[in-house]
Amino acid sequence: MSDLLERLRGRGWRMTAQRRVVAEVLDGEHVHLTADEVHARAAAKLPEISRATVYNTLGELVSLGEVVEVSTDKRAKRYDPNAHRPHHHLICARCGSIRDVHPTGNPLADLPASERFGFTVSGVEMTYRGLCPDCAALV
Amino acid sequence: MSDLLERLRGRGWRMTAQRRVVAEVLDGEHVHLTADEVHARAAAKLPEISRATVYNTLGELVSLGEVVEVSTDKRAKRYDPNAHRPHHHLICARCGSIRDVHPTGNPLADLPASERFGFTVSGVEMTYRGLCPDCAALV
DNA sequence: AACTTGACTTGGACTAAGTCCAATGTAGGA
DNA sequence: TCCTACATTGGACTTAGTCCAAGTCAAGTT
Ligand SMILES: [Mn+2]
Ligand SMILES: [Mn+2]
Ligand SMILES: [Zn+2]
Ligand SMILES: [Zn+2]
Repeated sequence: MSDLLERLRGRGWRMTAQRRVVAEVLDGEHVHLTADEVHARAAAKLPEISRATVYNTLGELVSLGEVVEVSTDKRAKRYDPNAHRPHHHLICARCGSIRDVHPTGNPLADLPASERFGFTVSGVEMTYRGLCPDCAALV
Repeated sequence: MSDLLERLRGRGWRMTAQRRVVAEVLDGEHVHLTADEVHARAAAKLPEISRATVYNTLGELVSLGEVVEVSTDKRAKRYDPNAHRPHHHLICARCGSIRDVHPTGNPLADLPASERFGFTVSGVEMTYRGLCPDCAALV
């Protein structure tokens, strides 16, 4: 069972059928669903769940730090439950499939002071682009 | 005068008043305007220019490789005329201001084969996050 | 300079993604 | 069991962007 649900209960989150199915849908590795996909999968288990509730719940999970929003392409945001381990993404330019990746090195150290323009730099996101094995085979 | 216009003319781009003002608006360093901002600035010079033409023109400039789309936050795409020199971005989390940055190092080399999942990796985008000097001073 | 024509522009309708809200329902404590 | 603060809902609304048929015009030809 998802330990996401355990953590949420421990934080005093009021448990409802809707929140439970959303949390269940967001379980697993390499999961990067759009809000609409989350809604479709949640509705398969709880047909009357509304779009508004899915958006509300995703927003709360993001505020709680349990889920991170990923803006991979220019379309819908994706919701990533793998927030407990920081990581970056590798995206297929053709089919859009996404993998979690963990590059070596420290990219923050690669930004010299002369390139910081006085900013206080706190983080960096890396998005690798390429073709997945299936899509590369089609070419 | 913008050498963007020179390059476009050299490529046989039919020159119209609309395309000229869009190209003029997109001149400069650290420029990352939304389509609406481009439209507003273009309309200041050519009041009758339509939103559709701004979108069409931006799309063509992107296809030609003269402008790159940047999806910094989850809101509107931004259009970056600094395409001739590859670079990454540093974004203020509070006010959204964006600077072009050139980190040292080779991030592609930092993704080991075991983290490539069989993908053919062709590029990487890095987005640094932080607070600009003005916003940091407010805290 | 006028002609021609395919490329460009336009306004408005349309779509996708997301937000907002007043009315209704309910989880969980008393 | 009762209460009520919090959660859910449907639908209206907003923002960003796409699409299209009809009108316009840049630039090559005569
Ligand atoms: Mn991820
Ligand atoms: Mn830039
Ligand atoms: Zn693919
Ligand atoms: Zn700022």
